[in-house]
Amino acid sequence: MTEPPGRRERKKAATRQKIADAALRLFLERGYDAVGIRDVAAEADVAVTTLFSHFASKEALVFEQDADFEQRLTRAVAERAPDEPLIPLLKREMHALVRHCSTEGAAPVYRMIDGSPALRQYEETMRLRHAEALASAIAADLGQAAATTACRAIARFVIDVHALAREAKDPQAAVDEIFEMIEAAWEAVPPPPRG
Amino acid sequence: MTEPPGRRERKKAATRQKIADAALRLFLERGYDAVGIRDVAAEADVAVTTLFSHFASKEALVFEQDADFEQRLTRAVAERAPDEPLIPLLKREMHALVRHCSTEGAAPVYRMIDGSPALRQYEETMRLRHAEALASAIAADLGQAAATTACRAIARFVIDVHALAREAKDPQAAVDEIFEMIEAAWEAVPPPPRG
DNA sequence: CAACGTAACACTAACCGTTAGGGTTTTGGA
DNA sequence: TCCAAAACCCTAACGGTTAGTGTTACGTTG
Repeated sequence: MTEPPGRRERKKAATRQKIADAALRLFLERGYDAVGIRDVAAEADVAVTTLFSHFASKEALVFEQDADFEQRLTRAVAERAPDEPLIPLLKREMHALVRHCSTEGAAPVYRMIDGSPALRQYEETMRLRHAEALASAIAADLGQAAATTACRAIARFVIDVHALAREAKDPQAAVDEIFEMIEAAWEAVPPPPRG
Repeated sequence: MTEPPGRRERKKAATRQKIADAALRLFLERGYDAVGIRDVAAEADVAVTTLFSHFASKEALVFEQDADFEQRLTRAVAERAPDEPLIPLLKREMHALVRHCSTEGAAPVYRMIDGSPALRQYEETMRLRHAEALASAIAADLGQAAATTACRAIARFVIDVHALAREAKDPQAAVDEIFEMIEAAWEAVPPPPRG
């Protein structure tokens, strides 16, 4: 008793996890393209419609946790201390993100993603959404009502770092290198960026 | 002149054009989602399999001409005069590209694209390919064997301009603004960018 | 110029992701 | 206790895409 989440929500979360686990297992075992939605549903012992009530698409099964990891960026901006400069903060978060991708058991997953055009496409679309969210967060941080072109540009550049760094020989060094460029770009914004 | 290709190739090109025309007509008439591949094939009076031998996907029908317009960027870099600075050249090409999208009868098409998630996603993926090609062209232009991280970053930033400018109130001004940032980023690249 | 190889196209039938429609069980609360 | 909603199941279909198998028209070569 006294469980903040009720039994219903726990069961729902369990079902979702069961599906995600089954999917990842099958994908890594036989390859993403060789596994059908019906296979995943059968392995998780749920109906296909149930699967799609938890995940919006086949690709979403792969990016289960990754999604909220990139939300860290926008949250970090929203909650930043007033004396913390914006760009170094973003750089620090991006370092953490890239490190998370390189280490852990994440390697096979990213090899799978790189091997499937559908997954690459989905990943990029997801990043676009994150870039928009980040642009709004930056704009709000600067006291702007809506994201200006400069904000949106910087947000895109920052999000691009993830993809660029992942494909570099030394990802961490790549993050530093690209942020040198971003810092310069940010300081070149015509209207004063630090109002 | 310009008729070295035999009858067979002309017929093939005609078929391709017939399909593209039929598709665009139906899409603008009834909306992209409301028109099926089978409708397009019927309207063009070809088999569905024939349609897919000319176009890789339903989305590709929409971006028929747009694809090679962005190729202009890489070609401009490859053929640039030795005294022409790189970034202003890219800026000029980007201006032309954005102008082309704003004017002409392109407005309804872009409204259609903005209205369909599938088309937006396809467009972004197409841009990624262009960014890779542009990165290679820039690297070659600098005498590098393969595209470095800085080259790939600049290429992405440049390609991003298209999407950012299209959604700005004043697209041409947005191009100028973002290129201010890109110029600064380019000059901040650690190893000397201009040999 | 006659015959052959092949490129372009057609037809059918299916695969696969995704959704609609309609029903059953489980859960939380009145 | 009983109800409304949530979560789930099943079936059937839709729409993009592809495989398999022919058929026709072109270009080439003996």
